[in-house]
Amino acid sequence: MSTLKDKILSVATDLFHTRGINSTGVDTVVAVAGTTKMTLYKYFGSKEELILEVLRKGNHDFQTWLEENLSINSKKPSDKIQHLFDYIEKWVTSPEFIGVGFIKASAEFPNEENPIHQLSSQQSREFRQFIGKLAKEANIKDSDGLALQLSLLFEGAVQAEQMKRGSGAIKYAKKAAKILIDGSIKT
Amino acid sequence: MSTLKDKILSVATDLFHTRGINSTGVDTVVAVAGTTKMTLYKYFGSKEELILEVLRKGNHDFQTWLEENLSINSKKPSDKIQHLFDYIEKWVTSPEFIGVGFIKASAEFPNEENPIHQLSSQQSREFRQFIGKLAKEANIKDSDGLALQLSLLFEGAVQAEQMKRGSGAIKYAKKAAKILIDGSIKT
DNA sequence: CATTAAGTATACCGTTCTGTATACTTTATT
DNA sequence: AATAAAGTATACAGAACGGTATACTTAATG
Repeated sequence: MSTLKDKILSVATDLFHTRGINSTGVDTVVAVAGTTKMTLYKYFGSKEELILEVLRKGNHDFQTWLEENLSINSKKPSDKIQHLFDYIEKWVTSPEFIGVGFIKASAEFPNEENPIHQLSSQQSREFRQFIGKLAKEANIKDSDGLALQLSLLFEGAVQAEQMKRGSGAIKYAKKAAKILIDGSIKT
Repeated sequence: MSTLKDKILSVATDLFHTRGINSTGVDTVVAVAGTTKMTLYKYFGSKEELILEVLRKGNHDFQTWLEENLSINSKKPSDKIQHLFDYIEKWVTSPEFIGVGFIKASAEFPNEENPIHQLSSQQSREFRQFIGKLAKEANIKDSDGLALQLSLLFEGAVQAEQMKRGSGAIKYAKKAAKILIDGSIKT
């Protein structure tokens, strides 16, 4: 089991978030990871492939963590969507939080034909659909509309947190989410 | 009146938004603007200075446009905050819309010590304060809290629109804003 | 012991990047 | 006509970039 590939992946994740993707060269990645470019290009054919892998892993890790927590601590379907922002807050305010990959990547690669942009866009869409599924299971009327609104609050709060750590934006996003959810539930 | 400086500024604004800031070289800027690097560096001492000017002008233009429209068409103070998202929608859905500078710039320059990041962060804060002023004049209790929530919807919607044009996110952001505003007004 | 795979070390290629130096042209002003 | 300002054209320096080639070392496996 190659732990070196994982090391490169985690170092790249950190550097991309703290310095920016385009501003981080592969030389820097291998230097911090304590390896060489030859090894990096053995595991990842190109820098673009490395970026895509970082996005895939980051998104998968978050989704897995979120769904596990929701399944464990929420019995009824309507509880899940009510507790959604509790876990989002927990995640955003944790010390390890460094941002959301697809939000930053889509800003650095605005061209809609770019594979990195396309993956970012897809991940954003999938997250919105996940919220939509929660809303539907909770018998909410316009579940897609509410999902979109909640995703806007989520992305806005993450954006605010990326701009200034400890902004407290997520706390107010949570309050807004509760108002929107409660307003959608009544018949 | 040097129209050439303005030309460089508007070309840079367009390219930075459509191709990304770090991905756009000064050679590309001067080529599209139909001038030379010597001229660019005469007006803007460095690429960083050019980026800062692009951010300043973009923010100033939007703020001016927004405040003018709000002043003209809204008599009562409480009308202004109610109509805020009408103008935001008008602006976001206009064909000339290419994104919000400070959102993209803060993603490309995540380091909080970076001057570009600092200006972005400041502009975001100022916009939130502007909404807060509108809310306060409309006699809303937790005006700062509402302002933060509305700014999250704004940034989230812009983010969504940047990721996929014509997403319709702003329509639902507007609905959510109305709910949050109306909920804050009572009492 | 021989082979194979994984990783290292290092040098290098071609390109692109920001920024500058130098010399020439145009235009308006006095 | 002389001068100064604004802009052009072009070449180049120096660094950083993504990516590759070659040769060496280490460790596990048969």
